This record gives sequence, structure tokens and C-alpha cells, in this order.
Amino acid sequence: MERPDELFLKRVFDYYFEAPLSVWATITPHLEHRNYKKNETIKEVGQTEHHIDIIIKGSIGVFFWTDNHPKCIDLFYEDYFSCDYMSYIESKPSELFVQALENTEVFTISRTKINELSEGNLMGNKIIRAAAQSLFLHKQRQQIEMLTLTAEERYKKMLMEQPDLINRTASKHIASYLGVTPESLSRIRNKVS
Amino acid sequence: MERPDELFLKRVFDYYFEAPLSVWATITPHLEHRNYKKNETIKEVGQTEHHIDIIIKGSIGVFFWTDNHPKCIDLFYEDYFSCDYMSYIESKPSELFVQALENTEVFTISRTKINELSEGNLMGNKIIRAAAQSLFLHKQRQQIEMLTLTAEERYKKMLMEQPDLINRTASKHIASYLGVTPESLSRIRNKVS
DNA sequence: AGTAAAACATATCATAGGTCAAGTTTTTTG
DNA sequence: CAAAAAACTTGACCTATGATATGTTTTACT
Repeated sequence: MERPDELFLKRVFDYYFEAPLSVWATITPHLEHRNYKKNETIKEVGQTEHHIDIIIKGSIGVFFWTDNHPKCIDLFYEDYFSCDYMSYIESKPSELFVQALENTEVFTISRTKINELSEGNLMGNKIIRAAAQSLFLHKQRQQIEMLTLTAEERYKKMLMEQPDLINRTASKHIASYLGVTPESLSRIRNKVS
Repeated sequence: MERPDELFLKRVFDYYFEAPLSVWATITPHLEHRNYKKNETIKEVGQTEHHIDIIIKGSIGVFFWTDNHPKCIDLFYEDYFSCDYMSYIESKPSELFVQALENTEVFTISRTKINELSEGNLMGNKIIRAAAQSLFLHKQRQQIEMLTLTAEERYKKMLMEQPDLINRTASKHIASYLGVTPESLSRIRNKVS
């Protein structure tokens, strides 16, 4: 009766939104299965984001350029939504780019479909609202961590809370996500272990 | 016909939400006019936020404690909404506290009223969704500035974009909002002028 | 207005983390 | 599987900012 895809989605939606069955039943048929190769650029700087991905397997990073280095402001993994939300929300190009960090498998849904499904639809709107709120909370927690903890403490925290991710993700991306240079992270890792 | 209060609100809502007249007409009667004294604590650490304020005059800061110093993560002024959104969204106590930085005049609306007005109401939900999205964008911009600019550059930017606010707000709060110590900001100000 | 307290400025010193450069290891690719 | 490229490590040095301490100015209070 239910394909594995649908079970996966049901779990993700339940987790995030406590959405009733009818909602994910509405959404499922409009999701497109897609694969990204490792290091594939999903959205370039200057382009507008028109999709949201739900990650089934793999990881995706959101970056911007400073000098000649990419800086990572978000890391997304299995079960998470991935998107350049800044561009998506404003519906205009952003300075951010989005890249697959591993071979990555997603369900993707277009802005058009999302609008269609939520237009005049209270539950659809509630879901988007819940999503925006959880994005805000995540950003504010990042901000507080950045102001409260040293680089070493931030690394240790990540090590505690997401040990597998540290192995799967390139050091340079972890470094920039933690707000330090690769050299600094290297020293920190050395010291910690 | 229209009281000044209503004109003010109409302007604010138009600006943020492009909401039709019917919406602010629905909301207006449920707003309560309130005054905070300078340095008055609006929400303490450990309490849950149940209100959103719309600032008519004055300014409000959102803080948390590190060691024995308050750190400012948000500054709100005239025409802006003010709230410990973290606590409001999760509807549970937060580590943040909220303080009036000047004698401040607001319209305040309770969570109960907001829920009542938006329950089953599509436009109400859209407004809340727009609010959540704009909060996220603000936080992400803060994050990018923090990673891109030095303390001095952040100060100069604030000086350019909000010169009056710098005069109205205590240096220590500006400093912590910019992510530096008061001593550092003092040096920066000295250097810049 | 006068006193106490808080905020701000300035100086010195300490340090986390950045920069640059030279290895070493790992990954990619022909 | 070898060569090239990219990623990571390590070291020496530097700089922005933090910590502490002291003096000065501003603000708050009776």
C-alpha cells in the first residue's frame, strides 16, 4: 500500500509539523525524486531559489564567498529540508550558493507547487509558517552559540551532538561552519584528541 | 474618523504585510496601549513570552547573560515588532530577557488574541508566516555580517544606516549587539572619528 | 544641587585565532 | 596505478580583540 518513499515522507512531516495524513497525502504526488553528485552545485550565486529539497540520503551545504573562500552558513543532512531560504523567501537572487557535499538523494518540490498547494489552504500555510519559525530558531541558536562559545567549545559541542557528521563532512566545511579557518580547526582537533 | 493610533498601525501593517484594510481593522481593537519605563524589564529570564509589542516610540533590547554581562542579540525601535520570539514560538521559558532601553510606548497583543484571530483565518496565518520569514531573514543577515565584516566595519555600517540609533542607545548595548566589548567599541569609535 | 553609581575612555598586557608558507597525506583523474 | 590536485597538518609570526585596571565623565537619586 505505502511505498517506502511515502513512509519516509510521513515520518519527516510528522516530525516537523505534526501534520495530519491528509496533508502529506496531498504533497507526496508532487515531489520529484532527484540525485545530486558529490560537489555538484545545486544553486549558483545570483540565481533565485525555486525549490525546496528534502534530503533522503547525503548532505548539502549553503555557502557564500568572502575573498576567495567559500564560507558555510548551513549544513543539512538526512531528514532535513535544504534550500537557500533567503532567496526562496524573497523570491529573488541571493549571494548564496548551494552544493551537495556527498552523493545526495532528495525529494524536491517547486515553489509553484508549494504555492498551489498552500494557496487558500490553511494547513499548507501553517506548515510553511512552522518551517519559517524553525528556521528562525535555528539561526538564533547559531547566533547565541557564536557569541557564547569559543571555537574549541563549538567544535566539542558538534563532536558530542553529531559525531558521525564530522567524519562525513570535509574539514574545511566544518571549519567554516564553526566560523574558523581550516588551520585553526586543525589545531583544535589536534588539541582535543 | 481615524484616530492617530489607527493611522500608525495601518502604516506598520501595510509596510510589513501589505495586509488589506479588513485585517488591521480586525486587529486594532485587540491591541493594548502600554508604556515601559527606561530600563524596565519587560520579560525576565525563565519566563515565557506571551505578548508581541509594536513599538510606537522608544526602543527595546533582547539580551542573554554570559558570565556577568548581558549580551544584546536584538535591538528594536519605532515601527518594529518586539518580542522574545524564541520563547514565543516555542511557548516555553527561554534564557533571554527583554528590556526597555528608553521610555517606550507600545501597542501590545497577547498570544491568546493572536491565536484567536488567526485560528481558521487564512490572512491571519499569512501575516504570521510573513513575520516568521522576516525574522529568519534578519537573523541570517546578522550571521553573514558577523562572518564577513570586522567589528570596525560593522560599526561603520551601523553608523551609516542608523546614525540616530547610535546616539540614542547606550554604548555598551551597541557594543554587545555588534559582538564586541564596550572597551573595544570605545577604541573603534575613537579611531573612526 | 550634591553625592553616589553607572557608563565610558584610555592604557597595558594577554591570547585566540588569522595569515602565510612549507610540508604531508588523501583524493581525483587520466 | 601513477601523476596531479586538492585537502589537511604544522610551524612561525601577527593582529584584532579580550581582560584588567584606573581615571574621567555622565546619569540617577535624595
